[in-house]
Amino acid sequence: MSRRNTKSQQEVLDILKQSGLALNHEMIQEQMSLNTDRATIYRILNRFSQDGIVHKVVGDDGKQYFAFCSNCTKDGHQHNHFHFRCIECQNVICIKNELRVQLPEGYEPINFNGVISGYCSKCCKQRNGV
Amino acid sequence: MSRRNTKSQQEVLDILKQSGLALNHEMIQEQMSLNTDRATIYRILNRFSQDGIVHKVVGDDGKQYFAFCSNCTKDGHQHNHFHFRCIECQNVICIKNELRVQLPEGYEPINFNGVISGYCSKCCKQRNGV
DNA sequence: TAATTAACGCGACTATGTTGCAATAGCAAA
DNA sequence: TTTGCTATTGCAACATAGTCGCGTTAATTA
Repeated sequence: MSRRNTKSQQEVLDILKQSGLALNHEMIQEQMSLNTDRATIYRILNRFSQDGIVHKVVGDDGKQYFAFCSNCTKDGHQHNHFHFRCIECQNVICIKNELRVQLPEGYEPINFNGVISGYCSKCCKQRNGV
Repeated sequence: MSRRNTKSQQEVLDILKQSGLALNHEMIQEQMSLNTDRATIYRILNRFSQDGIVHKVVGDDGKQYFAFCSNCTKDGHQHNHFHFRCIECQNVICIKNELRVQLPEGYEPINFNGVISGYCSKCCKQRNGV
């Protein structure tokens, strides 16, 4: 089952790369010039996620966000970092610091999902009337 | 708008306290002896969450989990800890270690949501055929 | 150029969570 | 105890996210 290169796939990847943010399906669809179906976008994103091309993060709003893996090599994927979700502008950014959480004896971690939500600096300032 | 004490509310709280886990709506409803409506359970849980009686955590499965605040005082709520979700037995436990994540300058955090999923020690053993 | 099949579009479906509204039932005051 | 106020509930409808089956399209390779 080898992968094929399609226009929709290319555009989704371009959008993710260029934004530098973690985007959800809706944000991506808004930025698409192609009229790609919702289901297809989900399939593309999940494929990317499986292939280790993007991170998948579930926000505290329950939505799935996808971000291009900029710091990952093909050997090691570093997903143990937090994301910050601004509840005003909706941007989800990556907080680079890798961190390790001590699990109880015998627990086997598979997926790390850390999200902090609040106001990003830009929206903080705007709220304070600057 | 003062709160009233109802049987459904009592039972939900009892279930949360007694289980010691973070439970989602479905898990709670299964354990209820009363025939309480789904919407009501959600309303109860959100009320508890607003009142600081329970933590609300969104899992990497996108579902809302609620856990009784055992370590919180009325002054300080400590929600900056991870939860572990076992993808086998579905249990969500609280990992006590409080931790602090360094945010970029000017960012204002409001909600912390950290979930690690994988296999808990019990399910690890079972999978290894012990 | 033709064959193979990955990827797509469409529609239907599931599940989670929320909301409006009329009915019910805590709680406090009489 | 009774009465009145209104928080809470049940029901139904709704919104949204995400998935899946299936027939069609188009990327790749021979």
